[in-house]
Amino acid sequence: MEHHLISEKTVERLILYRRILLTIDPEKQKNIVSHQLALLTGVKSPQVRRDLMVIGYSGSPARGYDISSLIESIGHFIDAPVKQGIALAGVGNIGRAIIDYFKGRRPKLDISAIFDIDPEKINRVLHGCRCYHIDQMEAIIRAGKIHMGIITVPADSAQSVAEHMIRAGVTGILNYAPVKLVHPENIHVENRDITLVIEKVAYFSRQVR
Amino acid sequence: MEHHLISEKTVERLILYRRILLTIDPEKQKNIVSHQLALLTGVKSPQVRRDLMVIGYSGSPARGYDISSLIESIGHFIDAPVKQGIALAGVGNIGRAIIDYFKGRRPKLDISAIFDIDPEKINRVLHGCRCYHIDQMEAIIRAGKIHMGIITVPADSAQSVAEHMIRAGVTGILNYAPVKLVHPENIHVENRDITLVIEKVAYFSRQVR
DNA sequence: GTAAGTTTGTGAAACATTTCACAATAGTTG
DNA sequence: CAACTATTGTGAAATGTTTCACAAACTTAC
Repeated sequence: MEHHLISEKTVERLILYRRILLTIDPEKQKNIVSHQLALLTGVKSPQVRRDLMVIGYSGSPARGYDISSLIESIGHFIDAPVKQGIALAGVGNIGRAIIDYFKGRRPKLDISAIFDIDPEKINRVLHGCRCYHIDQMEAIIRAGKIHMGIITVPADSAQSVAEHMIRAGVTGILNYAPVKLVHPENIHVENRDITLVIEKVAYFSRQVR
Repeated sequence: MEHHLISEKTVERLILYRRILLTIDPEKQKNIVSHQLALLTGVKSPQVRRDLMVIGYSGSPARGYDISSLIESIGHFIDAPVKQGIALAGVGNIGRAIIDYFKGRRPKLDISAIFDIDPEKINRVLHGCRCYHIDQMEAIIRAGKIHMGIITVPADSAQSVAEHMIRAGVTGILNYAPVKLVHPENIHVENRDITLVIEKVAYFSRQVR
């Protein structure tokens, strides 16, 4: 399998498709047609068919897609072959919320190391994760062969944390700090600035009326 | 001003431009050229110029844009004319994190009412917001002329909460619950599923190497 | 006051993504 | 087993977004 030119949007939708498919009771329904999956996920049906085409999954005319094998095919494409560790830096409100929320949701992904600078937190187990001082981060990420990091530290330390992560081998960063991280272009950075998205929705809530 | 056809991406970038501009010390620097703003925000300079063109802001050749008037112009475009209230439903980890994080960040936006079903929380002031029972939500949203809602309740109640919000007059929803909300198409819904974005970044962290 | 050096604003090109529309195909019915 | 129905897979069209490239315009320096 030599995929590479798959767009971010397609990846997002594939993840969404799987999430919806997993909520369907396999006793009750074995197959699904593109139109129904489209309805459940809020996309158009040709889009669904195209996305599945991209991962080389084929359905059957007049019967649609086999749910369980489709889930498996998406997993083949999206999931790590072995369990993948994630490092999280910044055990404040947002960090804690993410740790708590994510714990156990995806079998192949695990927030396996968390970091902070608060002596109160260090060496304690918080929400099921042992918290280390951020000075140890590079070593621990390297030792754990971790390739993804989540940044939930304050804005002024985000860049430095990102640089440490990247130096230690991280290639994908999910950034909640309200700063534009500068980084090599082969590093995937996803920004989830909360203030920004609130402003955006506030704007559009006034446009529609 | 009769803008309407302005894309989501452009709105996001305008908000980003403003945030970056606000971090510049007005004593030190009065003007900025598209190239520099582009560098600070991680977009290309023609994109910056196009975005500013969309809101009808003009710079000066050879000197670029006047920072303070640009901030003001973006504000004209993006901000509510008067302070806009926001309702938040679901005072769990994520809800609390958002309330705490957002408090006081934007002068024209305020999380003015929060809702839950836990008797422990109701009628108490949490993070500076009075918490009400979700049964009162519709009345309070209506009375407060609130048009934006944030949903941080568990997946199984998200749809029902959304419907109540919409019935009460909400036209923009920021949804953190891992479900596709069904809604009239004139309602702006922004999904911020945490599990989904973690899976996405994990995927791309493995593609780049 | 004019020539040189930047930068803006924007039409047009390039690129990306979505949607259409329909041939091919599998299932179902009488 | 043939006719009918419904669905997939996918070229091609449509739409949306970004980038190029350059004329027009302002500033500065001499």
